[in-house]
Amino acid sequence: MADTAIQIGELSRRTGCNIETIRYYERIGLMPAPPRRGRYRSYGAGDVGRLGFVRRARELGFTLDEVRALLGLAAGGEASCAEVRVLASAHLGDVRARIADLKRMERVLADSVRACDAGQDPGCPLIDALYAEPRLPPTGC
Amino acid sequence: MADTAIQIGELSRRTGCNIETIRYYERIGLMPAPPRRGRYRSYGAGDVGRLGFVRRARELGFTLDEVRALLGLAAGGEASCAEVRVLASAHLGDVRARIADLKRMERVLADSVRACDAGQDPGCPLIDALYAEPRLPPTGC
DNA sequence: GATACGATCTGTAGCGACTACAGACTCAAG
DNA sequence: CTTGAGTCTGTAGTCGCTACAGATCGTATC
Repeated sequence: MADTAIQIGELSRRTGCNIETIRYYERIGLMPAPPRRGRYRSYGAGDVGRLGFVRRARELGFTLDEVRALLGLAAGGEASCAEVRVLASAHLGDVRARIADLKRMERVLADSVRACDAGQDPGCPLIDALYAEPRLPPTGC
Repeated sequence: MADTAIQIGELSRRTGCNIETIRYYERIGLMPAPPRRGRYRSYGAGDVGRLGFVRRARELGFTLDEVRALLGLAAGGEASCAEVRVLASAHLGDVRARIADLKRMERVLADSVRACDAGQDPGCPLIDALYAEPRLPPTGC
């Protein structure tokens, strides 16, 4: 309601989003090009909301394309909740897959570090593990 | 041993590493520039081993700089096992931090999708969550 | 010999999501 | 009038590849 026109620095402070990133979002069309006061970009409350939305979606790991889609659906009202659900649960699948990947890495790394600490191997356990063939045993033709 | 000279395609097949990626590793100095038979790169058993090492290290999430360091240490014998341990446990810390990040995302996403399925909200729970301020309550000056 | 095919060659540009400059300008305070 | 902070545009860098275009090579077949 009030004339809450702010500059890019203030928008950055309020959203925690880097100034360069804000301009980048404008360049790629994720944020609208705001009106100018002189040469300076002039933002309003709506921009603070939108950018906050983007930032929080990014924190949940959505790609910028997904964020773009979410922004579109957010404008669409209740009807789009089902579509949001589809997007979110697909992304949830991605996140879970990445967690599974990382846990596999974690296990191998933790094992190697533990073997290192035990210090019974002749060589370095991690280096040896990295040099070992994953499938073929060392013997055989 | 035998004259196991192979071309880049065969190296790619044996290591599961893309041809373009092999050339990229050469360009950035991660793999040595091999001798040529005519104009074609000619690799030996050592290259298969080294590239396999790189690939497995990458699968454990090490950055290329870390892989470079590991390769250096691998050549250094037993003395460097302690340094390998330092590298590996630092990286393990990174991996665990990333897992923690992703788990936080997972929780929020799963909650939102569940709230979506419950379908009691007037709006879309995920969209609402993304628009909500994380710290400030909606009331107050 | 011609010719077709597959593999390889070099060099460059693209991806995603920023980040980091350089060098110019605007605006308010001292 | 000068200084300093803020902002502007435009471009290039990051990481780890990946994807071309267009040339060349070696071998097999007709």
